[in-house]
Amino acid sequence: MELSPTAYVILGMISREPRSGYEIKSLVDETTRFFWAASYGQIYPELKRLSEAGLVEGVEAPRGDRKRTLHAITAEGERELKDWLRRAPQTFEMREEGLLKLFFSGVLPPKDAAETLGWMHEQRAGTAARLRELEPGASEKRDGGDPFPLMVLQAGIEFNEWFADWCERMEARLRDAAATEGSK
Amino acid sequence: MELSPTAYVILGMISREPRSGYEIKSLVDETTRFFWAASYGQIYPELKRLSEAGLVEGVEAPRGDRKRTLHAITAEGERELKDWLRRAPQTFEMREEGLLKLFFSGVLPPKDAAETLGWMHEQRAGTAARLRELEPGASEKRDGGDPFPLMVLQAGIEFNEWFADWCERMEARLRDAAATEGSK
DNA sequence: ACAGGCATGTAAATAGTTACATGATTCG
DNA sequence: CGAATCATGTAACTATTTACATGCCTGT
Repeated sequence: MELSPTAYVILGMISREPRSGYEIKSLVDETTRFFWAASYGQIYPELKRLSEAGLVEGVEAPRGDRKRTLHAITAEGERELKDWLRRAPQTFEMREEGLLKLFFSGVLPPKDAAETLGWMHEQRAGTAARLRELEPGASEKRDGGDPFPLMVLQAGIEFNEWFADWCERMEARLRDAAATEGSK
Repeated sequence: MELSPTAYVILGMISREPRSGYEIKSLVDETTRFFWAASYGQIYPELKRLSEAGLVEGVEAPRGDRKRTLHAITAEGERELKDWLRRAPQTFEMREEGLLKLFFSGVLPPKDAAETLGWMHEQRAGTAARLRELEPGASEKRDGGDPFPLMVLQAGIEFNEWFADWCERMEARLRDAAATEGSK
């Protein structure tokens, strides 16, 4: 069966323990957000569909008077998840407004391109720093258990550090070019 | 003014010379595709909107009997493009199904995760190779002219090479873990 | 008492892909 | 002559974001 990508995110997130929609959203924001996001507007309707398809089962688990539904994966849901995991990945997309601006920067003075690179650098260095703070938590959980969330987190850190570094190198290149130009 | 992201891709693509919708699409596919894509379903309607807004002007330029409209940027369109270029980039998104699968790979035997990494590696190495083939063309155009398309292409190459390398290192890590496990 | 987090959901808008329809021109 | 490429567009669908509405619970 071919489900929507968000469906698999949900199945994955509840594969170890049942969770509420709210919890799924928080987890996504803490973990897969940087390479696969999901909003409430996707999660709740998708949970309903998965429930109707029998891949997920709702369990009422109120906290006090507040209603709360934990969503558990069914045997069939687990089969779907595993089937998907074993198929080759299809989607590799990136939308990077910074690179797009840089691409067209020839229509402006080089100084403006340098500023774009500065913004990109700041953004990527900041993201890398924030992800690095999550590393100790992910390392703990890994021990004896699942090594993959940590592995993926490290990919995120490395990627953002590589990108920040690339921006710095390109800024330097623009500075050098400007200096050469100036000394002619 | 706040235009759709695709609008800026179009304005950028026609900023140096007028182009047909078909040409814009081909250019996008050859250049910005890996960090900002666009389909006909976006390009033609957007051209109409930009035309109505006075940022783009259509010029009839038939080839033989075949109708053809070249779209030229207007003075106002150029102002919009430059304004946008000078604002800080907002959008940084990635959708990487491979990393998503890897993230959930704890529910399967490690061998399956290694296979996912293998696919990811193949895909990224292939993309890097294809981009590297475009480098000579981009280098030529740069001389005396616009250095930014080449710069961005090199970012694409470096990124895909970094990613391919990361996949290899993680595959090795899984192999080592399996060996340690086996020798206990 | 109030802020912040927990919890569920929907409506509207925007974005984007895919598939289709149509037809001319060019190159081998 | 047939295939590939040039060229324009639309319809239907899928995906996704944003904003809103509602209200309980916990800690200060």
